[in-house]
Amino acid sequence: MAEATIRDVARKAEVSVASVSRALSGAANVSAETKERIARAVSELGYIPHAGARSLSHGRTHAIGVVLPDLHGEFFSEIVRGMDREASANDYLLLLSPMHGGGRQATTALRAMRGRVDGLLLMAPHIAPEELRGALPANLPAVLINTRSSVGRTSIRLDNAAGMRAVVAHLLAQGKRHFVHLRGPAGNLDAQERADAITDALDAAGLRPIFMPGNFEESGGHAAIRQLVADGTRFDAVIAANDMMAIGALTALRQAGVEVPRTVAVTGFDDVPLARHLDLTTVRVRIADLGAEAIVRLLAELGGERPSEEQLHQPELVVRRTTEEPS
Amino acid sequence: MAEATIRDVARKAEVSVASVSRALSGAANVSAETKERIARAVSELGYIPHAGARSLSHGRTHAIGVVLPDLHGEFFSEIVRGMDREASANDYLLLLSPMHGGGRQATTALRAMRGRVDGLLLMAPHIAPEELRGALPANLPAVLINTRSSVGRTSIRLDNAAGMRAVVAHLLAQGKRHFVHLRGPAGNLDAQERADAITDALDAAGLRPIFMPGNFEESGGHAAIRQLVADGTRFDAVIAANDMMAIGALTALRQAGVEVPRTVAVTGFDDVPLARHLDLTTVRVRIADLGAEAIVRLLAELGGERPSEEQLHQPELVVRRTTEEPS
DNA sequence: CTGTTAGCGCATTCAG
DNA sequence: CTGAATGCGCTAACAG
Repeated sequence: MAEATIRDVARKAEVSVASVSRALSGAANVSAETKERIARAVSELGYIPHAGARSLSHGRTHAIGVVLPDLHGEFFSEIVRGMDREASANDYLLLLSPMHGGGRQATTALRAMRGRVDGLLLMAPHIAPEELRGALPANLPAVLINTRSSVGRTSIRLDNAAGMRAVVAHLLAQGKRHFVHLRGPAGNLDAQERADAITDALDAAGLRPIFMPGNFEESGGHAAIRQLVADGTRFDAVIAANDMMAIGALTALRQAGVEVPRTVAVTGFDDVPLARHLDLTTVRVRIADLGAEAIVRLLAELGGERPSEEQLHQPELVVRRTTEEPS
Repeated sequence: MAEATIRDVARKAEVSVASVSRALSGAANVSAETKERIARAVSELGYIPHAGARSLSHGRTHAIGVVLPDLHGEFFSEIVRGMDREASANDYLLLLSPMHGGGRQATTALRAMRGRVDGLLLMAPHIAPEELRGALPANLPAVLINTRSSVGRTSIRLDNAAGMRAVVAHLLAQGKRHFVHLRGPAGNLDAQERADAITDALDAAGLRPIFMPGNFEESGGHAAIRQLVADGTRFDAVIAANDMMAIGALTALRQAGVEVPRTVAVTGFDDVPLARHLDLTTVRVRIADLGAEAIVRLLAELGGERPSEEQLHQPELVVRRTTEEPS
């Protein structure tokens, strides 16, 4: 048999559907006895309201669409966890639509959300602003995360510059003067901002770093450092664009017999669990909080607030043994 | 202005809504010219079909509900990734509803899915079968993952016993004879099965392990081993119920100056990325594949197949340095 | 307090 | 090939 509908309940309780709807919506004006009869009918029929129909009529879905690019494990689960924490605390469900490709995929993913969600969370560090503007449904509140341009929407970005400034200041305080920066992949916004911040901060101290290309992966960091060592290049600090490259660098330095941090200090970015285990100095990004913040902003807009300007999420320097001798 | 509806498109193209619907549904019978006019109207209005309304009418949502308990990062992202891979390949969206609590929360989470999804993926290693049966909408196809009882639904389970049997056999082959097992949380199905399998496998060898309570967390493994060492208990192998506890155990052993694996061997379960870095012998669970398998089963049921019996997902022993000296 | 009715946006008969 | 009408399940006026 098909699932019971509100009409079945009404019939069984011998009242109108309107009364059932009211009774179930909680507080309206329904006599105690009617309420009682309805409750009994509901439980006898095992009635469960049809959320889809309710949305169509009510105009609200109580769901939030989340469109994410392919993220490596750590980041993905953390940000979704933060979003969920905040969303379910407010009785919202999360509709996930990871996009596996570039522009066209994003458009498809966004279109599929029409009529299913009240608002959108979009993370797209690699999509051009024009494409974004075209793909975003005009009437749908949306919060952008780490996106190149806010195209008039609320957006939350990681403050990469602040993080790297803290790293540079810390290393300078340790007496380091010859810097190497292991870059993230070309075209990646975070990577670009991190590199720029390092350049600026060192420039202020009258220094210039050596730049090595990288890819956010362990192997890239390892290869870069091995090459520098083989070339006999002199340096006393390695600032990697993320933790995984820093870890690769540590391995390469250890294999070369270089003392860390005395001869060469090493820093990462992200604070993945591995970083703590390896005692890597890094910049901690509270990813889950970032996700939660995005939900909070979105809910505020759903509640009627105006989209706010760009917001920066502050990371935090975590000093460990790859830059500072234990005392 | 509100979003354009199918009626706006019909008006602009000077045809009926039925024709628009047909034209958009792809292949039906529509003249080329009509199709052309509709296409133009659609793009001029920026019309996007309303998925919610379509679902209500069509009776299919093209979405799959995913109800998961609170999972630690690694596991969560991996299983969702696998599910997404398979789901989006078949044009299904994932509606996430993590449940943060026990029975009542699960019921709520499941009820919220009514009318929003075509099928359900439910992972609930800690919920009693009776509660489950009551909470699951009768007409909704569902695949259960690591659940205590299949209550007549398709279910996929991890073959914990096979994994632990492989661990025990390996350790016995290394000459180990005095076993400690760091258990998972009480009431957790996986934890129970792992403990039972160890007991059985050792029993066959005429041995009995020491059981220590645990919680699947690093701190628990650390505390347990520290206590054993403090008590002067003798043992030469630690089988942790998961990787994180094994990692805690490793730390405790190192702090106590115990040689691994010569004096004490250590094994985990899961093969989280950290395990590889720490060279931990463990049982690899291909979590993403497990999630993908669940989707495949569910899609088959949505396609009309009968629910299949219980299916076991095989994990795989990965031997590393915490049980075997490098040669 | 309660029942009737009209949509929400779309797919789908059934006639033309 | 096309249009008018009906209903998916529910909520929200509007009358009683």
